[in-house]
Amino acid sequence: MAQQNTTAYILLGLLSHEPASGYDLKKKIDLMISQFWEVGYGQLYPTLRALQQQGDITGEETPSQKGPARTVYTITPAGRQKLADWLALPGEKESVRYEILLKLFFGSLAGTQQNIARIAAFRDRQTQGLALMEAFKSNLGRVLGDSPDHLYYYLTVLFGEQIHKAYLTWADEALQLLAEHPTPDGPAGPETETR
Amino acid sequence: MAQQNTTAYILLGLLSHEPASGYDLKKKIDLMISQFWEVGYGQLYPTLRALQQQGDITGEETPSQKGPARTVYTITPAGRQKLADWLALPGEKESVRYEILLKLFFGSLAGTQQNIARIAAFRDRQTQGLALMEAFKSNLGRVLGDSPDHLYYYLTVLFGEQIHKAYLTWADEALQLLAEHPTPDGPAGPETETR
DNA sequence: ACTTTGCTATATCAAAATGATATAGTTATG
DNA sequence: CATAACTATATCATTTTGATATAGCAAAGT
Repeated sequence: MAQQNTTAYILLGLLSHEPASGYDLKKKIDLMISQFWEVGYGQLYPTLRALQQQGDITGEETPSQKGPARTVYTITPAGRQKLADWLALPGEKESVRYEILLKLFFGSLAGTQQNIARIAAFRDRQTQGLALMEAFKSNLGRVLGDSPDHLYYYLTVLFGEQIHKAYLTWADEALQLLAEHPTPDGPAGPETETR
Repeated sequence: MAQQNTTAYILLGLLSHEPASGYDLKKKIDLMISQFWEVGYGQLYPTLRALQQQGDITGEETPSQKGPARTVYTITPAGRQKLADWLALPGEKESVRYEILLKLFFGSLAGTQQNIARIAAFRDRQTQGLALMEAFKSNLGRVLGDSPDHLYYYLTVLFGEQIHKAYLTWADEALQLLAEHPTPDGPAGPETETR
């Protein structure tokens, strides 16, 4: 009945490197992890509190240097053990949610032009995403030898690179197919399509 | 403050083709849609009730032919309008959650062998996934001309095909990298604290 | 000098999604 | 004739999402 709370392990993992505040953790997640697992404040702060109650992390309030008080969290040996246990478990799950495919699935209700525009917009979005991945890759590639961590970060970036390439390959393929197979069309309105 | 309830549009979309029971809808979703958007019973039945209350669908209880009573839902004109409005909206969101990348991100805590095993297992899983996609593709390819719908179903299958190919490309790339760059390692032993 | 914007930092909350489990009748399978 | 599998619906705690509220402080604009 109980669930995973994967967020907890992300926080433990990041805190295993160095102590950090909730705000710090959120920034790190947004920068490096959000590509394959997003965490919002609404999940982050409650999870920090739960981890503290369970004795996996300790929090120390430090007087603010800039802005309001910050609580810096440190992982405990118990927290490290919990993290190691999770890492040792096999059987990861991947789950995806693509709203665009949902709309395309019901695409015959919309009309070819709308679907083409949708896919073109997707392609543009993912082109930017790929550029970001390539930038990460090039930056990380230069420091691969510095730390064992970098190799593993690199692997996740390579994943993002392949996925984004697949997005673009698909988008081109899909656009071509729609161009070749124009459906009768006529979404809803009395629009007389100039064809 | 209110959110999307994308599930509602999936149900409206499926019901726009033909009336169906909750159980029917779940089966259809599992077969064709779950590849890019999963829906559980815990989401499905409450959403059906909400849609009925809002007048977007009507439910008719029919005496059971096999098993317990089934309620067959039919979409209303209001429901069709709501579906059309949603389809006309631009700006879809894609979100992914890859637990394996999370574990790899903290991979230096685990040790090379464990990570290699993880990726190999992932590759095996996705090899099966790709085979499924190819089967769908070949089946759908034969009936592409039958209905405009099939073309759009086909597009979603092509997406799955590209994604799964990307998974395999990445897995091979990652396994090679880990073989080339063996990290010092020390999977389970009492961590040699260097601090 | 004052206002607005922007950043640090934490927090809350309704709505949505997850995942597991419960129930119960019906139809195949061994 | 038991039991396994399928049809059908339902519940619920936990987790996740996404938006918004709050304040203090610093820098930029007017």
